[in-house]
Amino acid sequence: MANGQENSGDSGNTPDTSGVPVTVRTLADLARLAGVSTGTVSRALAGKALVNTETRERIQALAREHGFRPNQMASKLRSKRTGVVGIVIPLGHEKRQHISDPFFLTLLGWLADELTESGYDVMLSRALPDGTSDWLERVTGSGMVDGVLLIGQSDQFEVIEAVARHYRPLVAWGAYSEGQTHCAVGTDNIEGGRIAAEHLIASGARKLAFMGEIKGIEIDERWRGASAAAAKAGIPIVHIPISLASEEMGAQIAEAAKSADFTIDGIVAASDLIAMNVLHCLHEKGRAVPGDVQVIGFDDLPLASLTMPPLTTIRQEIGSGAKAMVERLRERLEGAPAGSLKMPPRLVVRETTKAV
Amino acid sequence: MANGQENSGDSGNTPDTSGVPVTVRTLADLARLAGVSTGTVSRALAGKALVNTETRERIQALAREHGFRPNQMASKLRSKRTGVVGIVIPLGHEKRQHISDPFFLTLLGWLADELTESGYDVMLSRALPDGTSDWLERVTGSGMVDGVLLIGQSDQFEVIEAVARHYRPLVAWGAYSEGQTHCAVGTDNIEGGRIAAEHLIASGARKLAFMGEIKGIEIDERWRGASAAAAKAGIPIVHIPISLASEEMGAQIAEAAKSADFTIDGIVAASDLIAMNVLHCLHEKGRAVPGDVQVIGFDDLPLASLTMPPLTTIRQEIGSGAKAMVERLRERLEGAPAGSLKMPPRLVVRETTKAV
DNA sequence: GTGAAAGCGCTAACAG
DNA sequence: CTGTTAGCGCTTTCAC
Repeated sequence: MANGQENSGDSGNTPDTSGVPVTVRTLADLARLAGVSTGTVSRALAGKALVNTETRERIQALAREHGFRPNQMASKLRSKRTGVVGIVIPLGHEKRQHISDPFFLTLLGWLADELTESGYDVMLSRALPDGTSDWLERVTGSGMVDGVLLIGQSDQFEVIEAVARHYRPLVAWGAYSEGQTHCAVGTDNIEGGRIAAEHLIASGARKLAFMGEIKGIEIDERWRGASAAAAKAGIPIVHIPISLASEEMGAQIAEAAKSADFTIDGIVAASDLIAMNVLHCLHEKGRAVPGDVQVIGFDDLPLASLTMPPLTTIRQEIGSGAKAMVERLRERLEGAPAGSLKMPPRLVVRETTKAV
Repeated sequence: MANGQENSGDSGNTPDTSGVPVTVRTLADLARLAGVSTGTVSRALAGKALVNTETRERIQALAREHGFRPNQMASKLRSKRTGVVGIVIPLGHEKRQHISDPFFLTLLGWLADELTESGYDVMLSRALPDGTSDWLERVTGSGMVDGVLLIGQSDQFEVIEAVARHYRPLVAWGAYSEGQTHCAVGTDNIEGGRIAAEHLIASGARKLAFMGEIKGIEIDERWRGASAAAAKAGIPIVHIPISLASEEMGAQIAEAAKSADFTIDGIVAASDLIAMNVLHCLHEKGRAVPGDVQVIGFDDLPLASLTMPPLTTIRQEIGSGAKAMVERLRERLEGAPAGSLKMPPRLVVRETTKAV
């Protein structure tokens, strides 16, 4: 083209250093350049077979040459398919409203990988539940995502249920109970709590403590499993609703032990993170692990094997959990009624508990 | 009305509680229901002042009642402002192409928080650099995001430079060197490496090792800082390009020590994660820390204070780093030429190094 | 095979 | 203050 600048509509502003001065920003621009219609360009770029091979290649070459990329917003709007999955982290009962839980972060990593692999983009939302279901519906109803993955249920079980009643492509990480509407993938936490307590008892613990905040369903289930096991064995167990501000943890342990009027010799931590803090406190107080006190965690994060001593814990399969969540979401996106999944927890014995 | 799905009864006056199932999915639906035009509805929902207060409230009530939310795709397309920031994690030189690095995950958490606070949505992309700049331009050129935040530069410095040349709203976490085009926020890694090695030397170490893969710029800088400090003190230092597969780490340490023909008594780990692995290996081999070998990490993740012994490390300010990145991105979105930021590292002495 | 035309659902002038 | 009128940039019939 001899004169260059004319460009009906909206050509941009940056003169291109590679020679050709037209900025190609739309299908129409490219169509004009190729001497075809926008329809053809659209088809060519989409790799549709109905386009003459030669034309298609010419157009694709032209697009590459000008670094042209179709506007996704327009494309998604028109085709009514976003190719985006929303991942939302409900920060419900969390005291400090900040994404920091290493388990959730790890799950997020796996989910993002899994979704990318499946060709989806990921839209991340941190949600501060506010008493309404708005935090969730803001994303399900935005038209921005094809489906939603929830990292945890926090204390928002009812809200999630309500939304799931009319919004199918929704899968949550977390607890599943009989009759629940929403699709959940998670570990059998009651069983996990039970196994943890039983292991402690089997290896000699006689006075247990469960450490962790039980406002979230999952942790509460772990507590129930652990206390049931303790009750069955006739062993006392006390619940310590620990805050993650680790400075206070030592005091909390001490006080709990005092108020319960006995010395704890076995601790079920609600997560590996809590367990690590416990280990740290115990060390500071000069209590030997597992000699004086045995400790068991929950999650089996990669870090669990690096603590000193290496942490005995209840393993959750994060990787396969993420895979299962994405699989179910995809089925639901295709209209299938994918159900929930409760995965078995697994005891991983390391060195914070005594050999039996 | 010829068609449509209006139900029997109620087409008029009382805002119904009777559960009329008219699905209101578009502005037009709502407009019809409210007896106004789509324009007015749009303005009312946007809270624009130019609408009669009474009308606005009526419309908003109606919207709430029907759970209506404007389609974001359409809105964003029309207004040419997405309100979305892309966060991309380049998985360049990483052996296992999976988002798992706890430092990056932590930074991601902070960034997501910061952006949410600023009213932005977050689009997360994992990118596997492929020799071209496609991995980055796919997101900068998608029309899906207003700007992009990069979590690390991996070994893609040149690619990022090239894109930054014509795409302004881009901020990366990582290294900054004189004359660099792209905006980077990060720690002074050379200085950090230097401080780490100096601290080890000051507290008595005489034979150093630096552990970590140096294909990424940041780690390479840490290595350069450490080795410069060692050279200046006349202390030998060997580089061990460690893989994170922790099983091999013990062997790697041993072999490096052997091939260097001396026994290492001071280790600069390229990250806290590596340091934790090192601590673990050392313990298995029965070497005392800091008695036989001193260790210093890098990052000061929350976990660093929980290791046994608690880890001496070089602190990076992740929280303020995230804040700085978002601030700069915002300035750039407004056309300001926000520059890079190199933050000072800080030595945090705990118990894996000897008291001086 | 390709062009023309009709919107996806919304916002933003521009009138009134 | 509110209705009308154009599109945002793309996909997708429907003809030719």
